[in-house]
Amino acid sequence: MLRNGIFAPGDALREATLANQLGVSRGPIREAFRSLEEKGLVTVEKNRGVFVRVISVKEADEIFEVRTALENLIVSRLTQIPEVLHQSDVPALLAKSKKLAAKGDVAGCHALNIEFHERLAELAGNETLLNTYRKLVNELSLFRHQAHASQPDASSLLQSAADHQELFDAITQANKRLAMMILKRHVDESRKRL
Amino acid sequence: MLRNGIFAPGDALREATLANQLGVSRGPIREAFRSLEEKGLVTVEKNRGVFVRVISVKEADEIFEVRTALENLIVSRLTQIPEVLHQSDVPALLAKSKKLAAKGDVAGCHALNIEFHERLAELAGNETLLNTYRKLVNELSLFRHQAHASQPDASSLLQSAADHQELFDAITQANKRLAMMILKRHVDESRKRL
DNA sequence: ATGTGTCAAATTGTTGACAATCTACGATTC
DNA sequence: GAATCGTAGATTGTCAACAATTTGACACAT
Repeated sequence: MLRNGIFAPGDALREATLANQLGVSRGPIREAFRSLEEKGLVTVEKNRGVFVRVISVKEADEIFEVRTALENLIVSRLTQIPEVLHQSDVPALLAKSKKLAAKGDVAGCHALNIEFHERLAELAGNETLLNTYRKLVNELSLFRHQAHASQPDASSLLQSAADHQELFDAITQANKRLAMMILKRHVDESRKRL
Repeated sequence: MLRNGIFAPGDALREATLANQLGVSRGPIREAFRSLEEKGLVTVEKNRGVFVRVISVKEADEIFEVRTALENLIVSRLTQIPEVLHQSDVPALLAKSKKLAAKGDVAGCHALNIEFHERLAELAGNETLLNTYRKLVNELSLFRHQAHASQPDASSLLQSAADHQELFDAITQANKRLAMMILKRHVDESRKRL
C-alpha cells in the first residue's frame, strides 16, 4: 500500500483502523510497523503513532547518491560475469521495453525500465547488494509518489531504453570502462529527472 | 545482546524465555524481532521461531564488498569537505588510538579503529549512507563473533592506526586520488584479516 | 485577549489467555 | 528391526481487554 502511494505523505497510520480494514487484530499490524520502520517506509513516534515517511528533496538526493554507488558495483560485477547476463531474460526485457516505448505505453515502459535495473541487481550475484539496493529503490519509489512525479515523457523513455541496450552490450562485451561511462550518463540523466 | 555475541550462531531465540528474562510480555519481544529481522541480525522461520542469523564466509565477503563501495563513497564525499574532518574530534581519536596501540591495549585500540570509520561515515553528511553503512557493520560484527575471530595482533593494530592517520591527512589535503589509494590498501588488508 | 489548569476522548503500549502449528517420543505394524 | 502413525508437549500466531500517554476542548484566572 505504501509503495503504491495509497497514503498521502505524513499520513498517520492508525493501528485500529488498519486492523479493521485488513480483518486482523492490532498485534500483527504493530509487528508490520516495526518492519516498515526498518525498511524506511514509515516513521514511528513513541506514544504518538506511525506516519508515512516524508522524504525531502535533500534526502531523496542522498538516497540517490548511495543507490548510484551500488549501481556502479552492480555493473562492475556484471562485467566480470557477462555470460550470466546473456543467458538471462534481460534481452527479452529490452526488446519488450523498446516495443512499448515505440507504442507510447508510458506506464508499462517505465515499469519495465525499473525491472531492468532490478534484474541487473539480481544477476550481480551478491545477496546483500541486492537487498540494500532494493531498500533504496523502495524509498525512492515512495518519494516519487510524494512528489506527484509526472510520468516521464515519451522521448526520455526512448532515450532510457536506448541507454539500457547500450549498457547491456557494453557489459556482455566485458567492456567495463565503457559500461561505467554509459551508466554514469544514464544515472545522471535519471537523477536530473527525479 | 546480538552485537555483543551473547548468543551462539543459529541459536533459537524463544519469545517466552526472553520475555521472562527482560521482565516484559511476548508482544514487545515479537516487535523487536521484526526490527532485528529487517536489520539482518536474526532470521525468522514462520511457526518455528527466530534464530541468530548465521553468516557464511561467502555472505560475509559479499557484505564486505558492499561496505567497501560505501566506504569509497564516504571518503569521496569527505575529500570535498575536508574542513569538516579538521574541526571534528577525529584527530583526538587518532592520537588516542596510537597511544593504545603502543601500549598493546588490543581491545581498546580495536574499538577506536571501528569508531574511526563510524565517525567518517557520520561526517560524510549523508544520513542514508550512514544508516546503510551501519547496518552492514552490524552484520560483519555478528560474523566476527561467530568466527571466534581472534583479536588482531599488535603489529596489524599499529599498521591500522598508521593507515588511519595517512587517510586522514590525504582527506584533509583534499587529495582524493591519494585518499582512495590508501583506503583501498587499508580495506584490502582488513578483508584479508576478516 | 491570552495563558493556564483540568478533564474527557482518542490512541498507543502492554498483558495474559486462547488457537494453530510444529516437534519429539513412543506405540503399532509389517 | 525399521518404518509409519498418532499423540502430548512445547512454541509460535492471534486476539481482546486493560493501562499509560497524548491531544484537544473548555472553563477560569490574569
